[in-house]
Amino acid sequence: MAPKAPTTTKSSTAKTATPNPSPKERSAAAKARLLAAANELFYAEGIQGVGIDRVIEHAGVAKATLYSAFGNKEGLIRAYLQARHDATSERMAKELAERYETAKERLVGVFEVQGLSFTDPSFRGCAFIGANADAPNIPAVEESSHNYRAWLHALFLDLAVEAGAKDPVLLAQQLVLLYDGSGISAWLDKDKAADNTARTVAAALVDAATS
Amino acid sequence: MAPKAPTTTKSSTAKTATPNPSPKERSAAAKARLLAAANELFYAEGIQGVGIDRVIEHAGVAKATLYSAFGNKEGLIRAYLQARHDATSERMAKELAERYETAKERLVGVFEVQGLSFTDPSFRGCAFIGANADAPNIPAVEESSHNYRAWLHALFLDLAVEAGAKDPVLLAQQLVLLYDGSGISAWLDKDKAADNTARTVAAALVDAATS
DNA sequence: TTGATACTAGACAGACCTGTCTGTTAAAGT
DNA sequence: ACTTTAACAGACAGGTCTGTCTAGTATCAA
Repeated sequence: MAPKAPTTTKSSTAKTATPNPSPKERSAAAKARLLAAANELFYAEGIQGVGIDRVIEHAGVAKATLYSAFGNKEGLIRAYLQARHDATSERMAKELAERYETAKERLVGVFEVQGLSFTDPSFRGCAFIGANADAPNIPAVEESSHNYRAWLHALFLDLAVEAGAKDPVLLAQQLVLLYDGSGISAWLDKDKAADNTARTVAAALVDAATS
Repeated sequence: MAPKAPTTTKSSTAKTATPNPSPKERSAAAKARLLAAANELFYAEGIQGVGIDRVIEHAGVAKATLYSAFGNKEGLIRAYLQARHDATSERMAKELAERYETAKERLVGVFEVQGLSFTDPSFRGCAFIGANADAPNIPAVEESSHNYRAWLHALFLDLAVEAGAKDPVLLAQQLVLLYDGSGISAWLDKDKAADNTARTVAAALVDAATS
């Protein structure tokens, strides 16, 4: 342990690169390691089932660093869920933009992008469903889930409007049902092809709504 | 407290009624109260978040009685999930038999029966999804969930075969997606009309598969 | 009357959890 | 050279959890 960093006494004042980390950079790195550890452990074993000690050990960080960076466990939970939300929405936007042209294609393509995560061996269902089940009544969980659900509905609703659906609200609700159901089957039934099932139904619904 | 049962010294040896509870009857009553308390608390607040002390206090029962009846907490969890499974499957069978005649009607009717629970103020989503999220890696949870999922799939598959669907396996998978999605939306989005959305889509899928 | 059974209340051990605090080390800025 | 910042390791307090154990009580059967 204690890798004894090479003592480069030369004060490297370069601002962009990090030959020698400044205090602010060290702090940011510790925060990122904590967030990565929380993501792995909370997602795999649940929020209540993972203690602070497990997180800091996995991150290789002192306990005081966690409390300095996030305040308390709820702060870490909030940051974990926020990072999940950001990663999911950014990946979805990126993949939809790269893969499809029209709103109609994207409405169906959402399920293909969703299915990309099903083959990940660490896949364990939607993190927000899990957080609501194992840590209800925690404000950070309720608020983050509310934001996530709003994003998911808006994703489908915006595309449904853009695609010219006759009843975009109804179409979006139907597709949300399929999206959640697909995630549940991929998780609990270990059905890695659940996205195909959902996509087929979604295509029929989109066609019927924009005929 | 201690309601001081009327001391009917007469040894009532009647076997069907219970004028004075025998030890076996007292034991069964305590077990039933424990199971009811576990059902309320585990379902409302999660399995990990509810301690043994809360359960015995809510049931009005001593701690030793719980450990004598269920062995340990996992035994209580197993009994709780088994009771949930039994209640759900029995209610579904009963309501489907009372309300509908043909397999086609019942395939769609499942969603109407599911929706009956959405208006219950204590509704908090599927108990097995919740248990898997907040207490993974517990054998009692894994086994009970496996049984429940098998029941759900068989429910739709048997009806799909009976209705003469062209691809009953596919139809059953599609309807399972809708069923799970409907429960998630009713829970997380507090959309008490999610069963209507699901039922409309289900009707279209059943029609298409049996045309 | 006596013995067996099954509940009651509650203390207890041992583990774990969150959050605070002390003291130390290493680097940046001045 | 000196101060400031922020990480480190780890002890600690106060609480909660599961599961065991001791004792006392009430009922039934013989």
